[in-house]
This record gives sequence, C-alpha cells and structure tokens, in this order.
Amino acid sequence: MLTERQLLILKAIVDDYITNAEPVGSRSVSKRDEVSYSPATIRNEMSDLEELGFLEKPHSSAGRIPSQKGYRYYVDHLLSPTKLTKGEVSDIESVLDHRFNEFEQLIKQSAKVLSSLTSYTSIVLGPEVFESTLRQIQLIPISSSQAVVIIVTDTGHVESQTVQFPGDLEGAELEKVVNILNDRLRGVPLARLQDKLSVEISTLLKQYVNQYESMLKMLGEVFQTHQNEKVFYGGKTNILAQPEFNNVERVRNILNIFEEDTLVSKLFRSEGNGLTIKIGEENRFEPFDDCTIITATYSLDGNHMGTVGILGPTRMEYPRVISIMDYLSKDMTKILTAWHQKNS
Amino acid sequence: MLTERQLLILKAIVDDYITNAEPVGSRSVSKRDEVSYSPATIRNEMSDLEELGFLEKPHSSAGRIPSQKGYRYYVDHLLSPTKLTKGEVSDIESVLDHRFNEFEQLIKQSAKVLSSLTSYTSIVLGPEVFESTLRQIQLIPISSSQAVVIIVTDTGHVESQTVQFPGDLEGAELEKVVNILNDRLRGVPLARLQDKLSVEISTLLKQYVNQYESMLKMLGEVFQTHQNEKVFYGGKTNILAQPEFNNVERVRNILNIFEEDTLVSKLFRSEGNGLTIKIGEENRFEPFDDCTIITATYSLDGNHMGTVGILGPTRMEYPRVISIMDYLSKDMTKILTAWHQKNS
DNA sequence: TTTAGCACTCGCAGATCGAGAGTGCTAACA
DNA sequence: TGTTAGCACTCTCGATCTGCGAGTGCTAAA
Repeated sequence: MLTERQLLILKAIVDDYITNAEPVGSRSVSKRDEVSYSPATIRNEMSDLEELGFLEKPHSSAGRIPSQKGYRYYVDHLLSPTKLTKGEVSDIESVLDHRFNEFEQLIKQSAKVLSSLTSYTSIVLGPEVFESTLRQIQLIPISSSQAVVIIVTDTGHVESQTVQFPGDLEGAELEKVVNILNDRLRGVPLARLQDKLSVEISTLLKQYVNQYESMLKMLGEVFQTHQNEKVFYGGKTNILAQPEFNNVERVRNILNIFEEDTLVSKLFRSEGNGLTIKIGEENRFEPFDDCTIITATYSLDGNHMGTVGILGPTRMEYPRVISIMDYLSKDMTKILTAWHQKNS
Repeated sequence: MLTERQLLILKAIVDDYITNAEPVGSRSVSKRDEVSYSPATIRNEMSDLEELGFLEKPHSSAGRIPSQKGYRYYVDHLLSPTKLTKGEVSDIESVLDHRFNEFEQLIKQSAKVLSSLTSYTSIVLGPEVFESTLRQIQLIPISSSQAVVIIVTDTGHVESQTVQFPGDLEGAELEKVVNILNDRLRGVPLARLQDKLSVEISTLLKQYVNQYESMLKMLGEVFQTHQNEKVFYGGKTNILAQPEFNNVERVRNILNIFEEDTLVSKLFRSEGNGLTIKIGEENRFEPFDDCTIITATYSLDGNHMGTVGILGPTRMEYPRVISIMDYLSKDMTKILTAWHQKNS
C-alpha cells in the first residue's frame, strides 16, 4: 500500500509530466504548492515509487517519468476529473445541436469536436450494422441492367448499393419481390438476412418471379457485402504534434493503421459499456505501445450503438479528456434518442 | 542552347539523382556507360549547367542536384518513357478488369493500383457531378418524417440522401411528384436543377400536391447540397517513405491537406486533357514546393470526367510514373466506356 | 523522521578533428 | 583547342572529447 505522501508525489509527478512532457525531478515536485517536503525527502519517496514500479528513469540523472503502471494507478485512484469549461460545453452542444438528417452527420460532427477539443486524434465508430435489424428494403431499377438497393435499419441508418439486375423484370413482378422481402425480412437482424434468404425467401420467390435465380444471386451478394461499421476520424494528424511522435517511421506506422478501417474498428470497439481506458501495452497492439486509447459508448434506447474513441500518447491529459468524452457520449446518446423518436 | 554533351550530362545527373536521392558528383557521372568523358570534363560542363540554372549545389563540396528548371527541361526534352513491364500491365489490368457494380469501385481500385505501383501517393477525383446530367430521381419514404432521395446521373453515378419529409403525403401524390420530377428534370445538368425547380417545377407541384411548400423546400435542399466530386486516395502515407520527407512538421502540413477534400480536388483537378506535370513551385502552393504532381484525365464518350493524380517528391521517377499514368488513364476510359454502354 | 550537503552520474551541446567526397583551377597533353 | 591529370581547397559528416547542468543517492546532522 502506498502512503498518503507517496500518492501525493505520484500524482504530482504524473500531472507535471502530462503537461510538460519532460522528466520531472525532485526539486520541481518540491516546489509545487500542494507539496511541502524538501527535494531530498521527495527523492527518497521517488526512489521507493520507482522500486514499486510506478516510476521510471530515462537515465540515471534525469528526473522520473510515470511508468505504464504509474499511469494506470493514477487513472484508477488519483485522478480528479476536471469540470468542463463553459466554452467546452458550448462547443459540444452547439455542434451536436445542429439539425441533421442523417445519422452519420451526427457522428462526423462528434469526431470533429472531440479532436478539436482534445487535440488528439478521435475515432468514432458508427453503429454496428450487424446487430441492427432491417426496417425496410427497396429496389429501384435505374437502367436496363442495374438497380439500387436501399436498406433502412431500425436505427435509422440508410445504406444504398448499386447492383446488377435482371433487366427483363416487369414492374408488377418487381413490386411483388419488394413486398415479399419487406414482409419477411422486417425486424430481422442484418447478420441473419443471408439465412432467411436461402431458407424462406427462395421458395417464395420461385413461385412469383420468373428471373428468380438471378434475383436470388443478386440479393445474396447484397446481404453479404454489407459495409462494416463505418469509421470516422477527427484530427488524424493531431497526434503528429505530440513531441513523442517526432519520428517519421513511427508516425507512418500509426497513420497506416488509420487506412484500414476494419482494423481500426476492431481496435477501438469498446467492450463494456461506459468509459474504457487502455494504456500502452494494455492495447495489445505493438504500434500503440506508448499510446493510450480512451473509448466511451453511445447508445440508443439503452442498446449499445457505437463507440467514440481518442488516441493519444500515454502521457495524456486524462482528467480533461475523460470529462469531455463522458459528456460527449452522453450528449450523443441523448440527441440520438430524441432524433430517433422523432423519425420512427 | 545546350550542347549534345550537356544534354547527355544533364540527363545522366537527373537519372542518377532520381534513383539515389543523393547529390551526384562528376566521378559517378563519368563512370556511366553512356558517358565517355573524364570527371574533369564533366566538372566543367556541370559548372556551366549550374550557371545556366539547370543544376544546384547543396553545398560547395557536394555533387550537384537538378534544379526545378533542370527537372522541367528533363521532362520536356530528355525523358525517355519506359515501357511498362508485363507485371505492371497485368497489375493494372487485373485490378480494373475486376467486375464492378458501382462507378466508385473502379475509381477506388485505380487509386490503389496507382499508389502501389508507383509507391507515391495517388489521388483520384471522381466525376465532376455538376457537369453531369440527371437521369433519374427517386423518392422513398422510410418513416413518417423521413425519406431517401436517390439521384442517378447520366454517367451512372448514384447518390442517395436522407431528408426530412412531409409525413402526410399519400402514395398517389408521392408518385405524382416523382413523375413530375423525372419528366421535367431528365437530362438537366445537376448544376441547373435549382433553377428548374423554382421556375417550372414549383408551379406544377402547386397544382398536384397539398404539401407542396415543404416539398419544395426539401427538394431545394437536396439540389443544393450536392456532394462535391469525391476524392479517393491511395497510399496516403507512401510519401512519408521518401527521404525528403523525414521531417514531421512538413509531413503534417501535407497530410493535413489530404483532410480537406475540396482543397485537394482544386489542387489536383487537371485543366487540359491528357497528362499534366507540375514541378515544385509550378504548383503555386507552398507546401508542395518540393513536390511534383502529375495528373491525367479519364473520360467517357470523349467527355472529360475526372482526374487521376500522383503526388511525389520533385525527385520523381518521371519516366515510369508517366508511362503508368498514361496507361492507367486510358484503360480507365476504356473500361468506363464499356461499362457505361452496358448499363445505359 | 526530515533535511542539508556533497560527491557522483549521465546526457546534452559545443568544440575539435580527421576522413572522404567533390570541386575548381592550372598546366600539360593530343 | 578541347580534353584530362593533378592538386590544393572546401565542406560535410561522424567520432571523440569536454564542460555544464540537472538530478540522483548517500551520509550525517538537526
């Protein structure tokens, strides 16, 4: 167990390092208002804290920096959340209050505010489409051989896709198909559309439609090639401004990750509900060994919908970022709920 | 006028510098097969070429590097286009031959091949929507207060947009509206939809539709908020691998540009038809002062449609990149034309 | 238990230096 | 007269050294 004094010093060191990005020595800890011990005393304590694994020395005559364990302890026990300033609150609210037609606009906006407020990189994951269910499906021929399929989910997400399409299908038949699909598939989770298609729908189609084979094939493709949940970024290059990332090679590794949305959505998908903080190697992903990822979830009617995330250095402004994310994710939930009620 | 020998030497220097990224000295020029002069002779010529502005010295005892004027001369007069290797040709063809349903898939793929073949960053601009005309418009209610508007252009581009929608519009009326719109707007350039709407359509709607006011407002918004031409990237971080970009600050400047699609599409839109090469300051954009941008256009039925572009250092593998871009843009045009014929 | 004092460590920035690459000039050569 | 060998000179780069400053850890005194 750490003594009161050790806690005080650990907190002081983390706070200092977070703002200055430089190893902090005993003298500068001692000079802080909340600390009333001499440098020598601090040194002893620091030495102990190092032995316990909370601090590290870059080299023998530099100050100490928090270790991963140190950050973890800080986050779990020491950190005092900041109250958001009026400016921050109004930044968030004004951006989110903006009237929007599409779900995605809200998410894009959120990514933008989040990155501009924190000056880290923000990642916002759209709803996990596979968990949402189908509300409506439409089929619109746009040429003799092409059609647009539109799928609307219960969460209000709209997806359109152009497909090859049996040209000689006449209007009445087409309507029939659409009716069958809507009839049978409403409420079915997107992930299960495939199954339903091959089991129920195929026999039905056979009865009513001439071109049912190519139709089936087409539908099969549509249901298969669902987009993954979309990923939105804010301030992709913000992270380059952090002093710990002044190495082009490392930067490149990280930016490359951003190019693969599936990987990103795996890395940032939050498991639990609420706020999650992963520090350094806790991310279990080497390029992020000295990054911290904070995620929060937003939801609709109590159902987990998506994740907002922040990527920054382990030396992150935890108190502020946490407060912001907490506020933002709750606000998103609120607005989403209101929006959904209005549009269902 | 430059002498034969000066041309030979200039070409040798540019070629060498392009591949090695290091100032080239008289000795290494002299050692080349096509050059049969002693280093001393070369030195004299190099000195002259420098005086004429084709070469530069990083410092007095380094070799020479091509100046912007040197590259320009090289590109205009000296460069011998390489023949693409079988591998390159088949890379391009196999990627583009891939069956695709949506226009954008072709463009995305093109961006990808281009960047992977050149190892620079590729930028491909989609069709300039404002120049294309409307082929079909559809309106699908998806809830009591929302609808999806789908616009198909003559180039086969499909665009969907969710909008607020007068809920109490009944089926028959809706159909009427859609018919009017299609009737009156087919063949109209997207840029002119607004005008048409306020002039012709509004009076027509007034006759047939109860909710014509909110309907008009909604349509007005749809026609206004057209997406700009889309921008697709390939190998965004490729440029970081170039030795001239090992400075995080500069890299950040360039990557930031990529975050603003409108800016990018302005910078990369090609004016003329065919291949354009802009070297360094010719780009008239400071962050690109030591970059070269090569653009080529692809077209449909002879109409300029979009642009493929490459961003790399001024020290670019001109011969190879030019050949690749030429081939790719022509292939895109070919495939696009075939695709369009099939689907119109 | 806390603190002052002090020797010690180590990285960093600046200075110095030699090696290597390349130039420019001069003088000899074909 | 054009070409080339020779050579002194310039400049960068990396290695080595040095003093400084920041910071530590230990000891002994308060």
